[in-house]
Formats: sequence, C-alpha cells, structure tokens
Amino acid sequence: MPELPEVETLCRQLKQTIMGAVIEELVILDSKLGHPESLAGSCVRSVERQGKFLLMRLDQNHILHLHLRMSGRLLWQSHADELPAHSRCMIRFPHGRLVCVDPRRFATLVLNDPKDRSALIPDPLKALDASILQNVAQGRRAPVKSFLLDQAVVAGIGNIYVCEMLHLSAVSPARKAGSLSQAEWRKIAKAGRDILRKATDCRGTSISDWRDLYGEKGEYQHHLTVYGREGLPCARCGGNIRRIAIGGRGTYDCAACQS
DNA sequence: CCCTATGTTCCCAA
DNA sequence: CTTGGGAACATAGG
Repeated sequence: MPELPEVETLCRQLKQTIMGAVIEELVILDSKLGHPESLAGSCVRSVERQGKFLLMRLDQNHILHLHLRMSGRLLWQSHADELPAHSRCMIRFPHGRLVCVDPRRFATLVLNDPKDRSALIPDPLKALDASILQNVAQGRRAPVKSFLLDQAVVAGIGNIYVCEMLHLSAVSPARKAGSLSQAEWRKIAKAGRDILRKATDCRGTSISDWRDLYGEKGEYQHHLTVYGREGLPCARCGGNIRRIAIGGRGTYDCAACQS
C-alpha cells in the first residue's frame, strides 16, 4: 500500500534497473489491470514519479502510468523464477523481468493516461509550500487530515504519513482545514518535507507487506511516532496515543499534545 | 461471522 | 458548480 516514499523508492530502483533497456514483451495476466498494447521493442527512456504514480517514459513519447493503489507491488526477477501468486502483469527485458503483484486488484496500468493529472499538482518531495496549502484550505471545513490526503491538493501523501506529519507539527487531525494559522501550516509543510524525505531515505515503511523492487523491507517503521501505536505513550509528552476514525480511515494521534 | 487494510472513485445531499 | 461524507471496488488476514 505504497505512499510517496515507497513509490519513490521503486522509482529510484527502476531507474537503476531498466532505464535504457528494451522491452521484449508485455504480458497482461489480469485484464482488470489495464490493456496497454504494442510496447515490444520500445526502450525505457526514463522513469519518474509524480505523486503516487510511476511513469515509464518510452519511445515515441509514449508514457506508461502505473498506480499501485492499495496492495500493488513491483518485483524484479533477474532469473526465470516462478511468478508469485496474484501476479497481474510481467514486462520482460533481456536481463530480467518486472512483475506487478496485486492481491486486491485495484492497481492500474495505462498507456498515456489522460486521467493522471498528478503532474499539475504540488509534489511534497519537490516543493511543499505552506502559503499554497493555506490558500487552498481557505473556507474548507473538511478535517485537515482529509484535506492533506486529497490528491488534488497535494500529490503523494497517504494515511501513514499524514498521521506522522500532523503529530510532528502538533496539529489535531480533526481540525477544520480552513481554521489553521499560518504558523501551523508552516509547521505542517516542514514536517511533511522532513518526514517524506527521511522515509524515502529509509526506503519506506514495512509495517505489513511493503517490499522494495528486490523484495527488501524498508526501515521507516522504526521511526513511526503515532501510526499503529494505539495505547503506547507519546514520545513528546507521554500522553496516550489513540486511534479514532476520520473520513472512515484509521487515524492515530496524541490528544494531549496535538491541538 | 466480525473487523481491518499504506487508495481512489462514484453517488448523493447540502 | 463546489464541497464533504459514505459506500463501493476485490481480496486477504486476524
């Protein structure tokens, strides 16, 4: 269930592994994933991330847009090992193959996806500006947590990191987005930049099933301060971390020091 | 059987 | 037209 740091990790590893390589064959194993065609013989010119989308730029200005959604994973196999259960597509290269594994079947693979607007949205690893957030939040009554999860506002933040960001900036996830002060938006923007950069350096958060391109766990789960830590003491104030529901999603905060 | 899951999209009401 | 809330999508695991 990858968020920005996990997708960025895959992006960096894909650059090392398939940039400049020619696709020999694309095999769709589950047509629900998508149905891109005529990619054989095409060279991977570059790999980029925008929000939670992975973009593989091919010859003739074609771009493959991959979104892993809830349970999608990418795996590199340099030998002809068995395909794992729930493999949804396989892209074969001369030196190995790229497999998309996705038990819940929400992932999407689209050629030249016109619905991917993410390139127009601020990406926190490139720039997360407090004044932009504050302006867009003007008049919004949704909880700030839901606001930050809105991919039309900021691209790439998901449920783990939004909880961590709001805890580090000491803002309650239930606050109305339009009610935050300039100082609070500054703290959130800085927390977002710092946490997402560090989580990327850690190659993501392996709470349950996240693995990188080579099947390795990330390390950021050792740095989480609230997510999944219900009942444990807050490292900042000693308060009790709780789990509540906001927007129907599990939300972790410290009621004592997040206001 | 129940509930939960790191994401998005659709529908409906305000 | 915009906003926000909830259900839906499909599947596995506790």
